[in-house]
This record gives sequence, C-alpha cells and structure tokens, in this order.
Amino acid sequence: MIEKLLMKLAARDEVSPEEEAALRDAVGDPVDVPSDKTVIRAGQDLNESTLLLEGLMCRYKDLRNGSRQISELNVAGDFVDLHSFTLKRLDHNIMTLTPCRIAPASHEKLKRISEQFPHLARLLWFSTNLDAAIHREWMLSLGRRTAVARTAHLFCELFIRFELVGMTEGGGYRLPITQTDLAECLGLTAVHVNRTLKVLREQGLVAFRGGTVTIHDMAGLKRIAEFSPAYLSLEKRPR
Amino acid sequence: MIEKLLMKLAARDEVSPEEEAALRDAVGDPVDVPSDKTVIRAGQDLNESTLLLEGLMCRYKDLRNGSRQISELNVAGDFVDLHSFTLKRLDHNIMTLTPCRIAPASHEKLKRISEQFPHLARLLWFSTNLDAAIHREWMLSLGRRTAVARTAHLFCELFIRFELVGMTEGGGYRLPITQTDLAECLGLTAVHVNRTLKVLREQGLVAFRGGTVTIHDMAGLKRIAEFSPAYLSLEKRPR
DNA sequence: CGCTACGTTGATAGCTTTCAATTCAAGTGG
DNA sequence: CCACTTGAATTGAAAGCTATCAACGTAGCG
Repeated sequence: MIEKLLMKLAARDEVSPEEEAALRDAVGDPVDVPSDKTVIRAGQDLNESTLLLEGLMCRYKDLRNGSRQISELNVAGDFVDLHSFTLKRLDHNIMTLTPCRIAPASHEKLKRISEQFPHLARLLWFSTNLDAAIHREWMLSLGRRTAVARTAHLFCELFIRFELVGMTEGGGYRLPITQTDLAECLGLTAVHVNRTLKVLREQGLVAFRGGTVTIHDMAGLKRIAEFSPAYLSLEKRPR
Repeated sequence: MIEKLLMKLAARDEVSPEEEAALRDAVGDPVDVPSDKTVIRAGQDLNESTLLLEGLMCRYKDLRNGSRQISELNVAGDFVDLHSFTLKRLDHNIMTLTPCRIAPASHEKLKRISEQFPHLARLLWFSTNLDAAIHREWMLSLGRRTAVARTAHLFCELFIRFELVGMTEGGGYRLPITQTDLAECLGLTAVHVNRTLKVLREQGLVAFRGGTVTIHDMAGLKRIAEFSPAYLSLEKRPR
C-alpha cells in the first residue's frame, strides 16, 4: 500500500526494514474519495497526515475575486500534508482532482517515529523540504518564465515525478485534469493555457489531449523550459 | 547570539533550557560578510547550515536570459539554509542583500539534535515547513495578485516577521534593499515596482523610501493585499 | 566636479486577460 | 439511433497590465 512512497524514499536514501515497518504501522486504512472534493481546509485543526495512494490531488489557495492558485500537484505516493505534522493547521486547502484513494497517518505515530527512528524522521523531513524545493521552482516559473516555458517545465517535472513511482508509459503519462486546472497551476487563464498548449503541440514538443501528456521531443522540451532536475534531489545518499 | 532565533521558536512552542543549550552548542563562531555576496551556490555540497544573525539575505534562482527570481527574503534570526540539512545540495543560491553576520551549524550537530532532542528537531522541521508556507503565499502573489496587491502583501509579511524578532519601529521597519531587489521578489521589473510604490504611497498606505518601510494605514494595506497572517503559524502550541 | 548607483518618468510594444462564440466529446433519454 | 444536455476545448477580437526602451533626476563619493 505504501509501495509508491517507499519507491520515492528509496530513490533518495536507504530505508531499513525496521523503518519500513514503522512507516507501514503508521499508515491507517485506505479511504476512497470522489473527484473535485476538498479534503482538507485551511485553518482546520489536524491530528493526522494524509498519504495519497492513487489519483491526483492538489494544494490551493484562492483570492476574494475567485481566482485560484494551485501551489502543488500531488501524485500517488505523495504525503499530501505531511507538513501538517508540525504546522498543525494548514495555510491552504487540499482537494482531489481525480477520484482518489488516501490513507491517514496519525500525528501520534509520526511523533513516535521522530522519537524512535530519527533517520526515518529525517527522511520525512526531507520529503517536506523537497516540496519546498518544488515550490521554489514554481515561483521561478510564475515570476519569470513565459507561458510556454512555464507549461513545458511543469510537464518535465511531472514526467520525473511519475517516473519515480513507475507511472510513465513510454514518453508520456496520464494526467486526467482539465486545462482550467493547469491554468491554476501555471498562474494563467484557461484560455491562454489552451493557446500555449497549441504552441507546444505545433512545435512538436509535447501534446496534452484527453488527459494524457505525450512528450514528442524531451530534449527540446527541457531546452525551452530550461529544465534541470537538480531541484528534485534525485541522488541517493545518507540524509 | 541565537536570541532572535529563540524568539521566533518561542513564539510557536515551548523551548526547554536543555533544548536551548543544545541549539547554542550547535551554532559556531559568527562571520561577517559584505553586501551582495553569494554565500552559497546551487549544487554545492554542504555539511553545515547557516544562521543569519544580522542583516538581510535572500534565496534566488535565475534564468539564462539573466532574469532572477528571489524565492525568500531572510531576516535576522532565520536559518537561511536549514533545509540543506536533509537536502545536502541546494536548488538555489543564497546571497547577502546587506552586510551580514552569519554563523554556521554543522549538520553533524543537527543530526545529534535529531537523535537526542526529537522535540527540538520537530521545531526545526517546523521552521522549514514555515518557509514552505511562505513560499506558497508568494506563489499566490506571483500567480494571482496584481502588482499593487503583491507589493502590499510583501510589506505586510515583512512587518510581522520583523516584529517577531523585535525589529519594527513604530509603524515601520528598515529594509535597506533596492527597488531592483524588490522587483526580483515580486516577479516584476524595477520600473514597474517604482510605479507600484508610487501608487501605494499616493494612496496613503505605505511608503518605501531610503531603505525604510513606513506603513501609514495598516488596515488598508492588509485589505488591498488580502493579507491574513495565518500562514505564518503565529500560534504557540505543542508541535 | 564628474562618476556611479539608484530612483523616476514617458512613450510604446507585447504578452496575457477578458468577453463572447463556436466546436467537440461524451452521456442521457426518447 | 438520434435529438438534447453539459463540461471542456478552441478560436477571435479587444482591452489591460506589465515590460521595454530611453531619458532624466538625485544623492553619495573620491
């Protein structure tokens, strides 16, 4: 059940059998949630974190005028709100973008991990630091990249993140979200995302249709996105 | 020396005398660094984290065309790269924006803290999660707020962060950086920041001149920024 | 008294948004 | 099997916010 989470952790550091057991023990029974449902609301008091087993979720905030910014896309294996373990209340909402299966991990058990398995705790800490690194890259996109580069960059990032949990198929992957969802990730309007996708498609770089991303020219895509995977900490080393 | 760091932590949770001692023990001798110096470069292998004692620093990334995005401003008392403890290599550069005094904290000692003082470790973990929360708020600014709201929001955020370490004076604070620096935080050009500052000034909300921010109408400033301090986790509670 | 960094202002260009329509795909019911 | 419905994707035209390019003002300094 926590296999995808383990794949991601194991790509970054050794995980001992005892640590794996502790992690398994911390995760409770899975629950199914329909699409487009806000699972966690900003400000709510939390005593457990949520592990995403299947599906796509996102973190978002919105403004009074209704405009919304998604701050992270979460794929299977992601601990969508591990940061609530220390924050206790989140500053953003979390919703499903597709039907999802999730499982809780009580803060009580996570606390025990932090006391009895310091190395595992550091790995979990690492995971939240990785989220922050992704946030910084998105800031660079939002603040400085053009719409085309920004969109290309997101497709590159997701390729690697899906690859880490064995969810790419050939040069692409399933991403069953709407152009409006994409727009809310990219700080653009849905209309402009549509035009931007058209450019990427016509340049033979990548196609996003019917909820799947097909990368036709990875090198070219990375080039215009100025994509470098370093921020994803893909090295396996003691942490 | 670590007083400002302690002020910030103590605002969020109890810090025991033993924990305080462990923290003091982890921090090495201070060093002075001139302004505009990149102290840490992306990709470099790190075995210590840096505590900012005095001055202003920032994290930034840039694109091939030379445009730069600052992803966080760090004030005195901030651990500017605590996340390098688990990341080991940073995805961004860190530079001084003013003359600074910094002090190192070896990863070795931090590791010991994670093993012997799990609660203190959680507080440090909390600090990095707080950085991520700030990142998310900046993403909302970069992606969805107008130039005026974005600038106003930054001034609100900094007011609270300076207040936490006792560095506000009346309705304002020192912020000895250039409009170009601000532009790199806000995802704007320096020229547009200049015009935006003019609007804020003429509306009687806030003035930024000679490196100091003077807030004339905090309520109005918060209103146009849609500023709510919740993301700064200002509650004192067990973590 | 020039030099230089920073701040200010004006005019113009350009990317993205807005507003509106139209097309497409998929599901529902007659 | 085919209208009807609905959400999503496309496309066009116009408006708007921000960037660009350039010039000029200001203040600190050797």
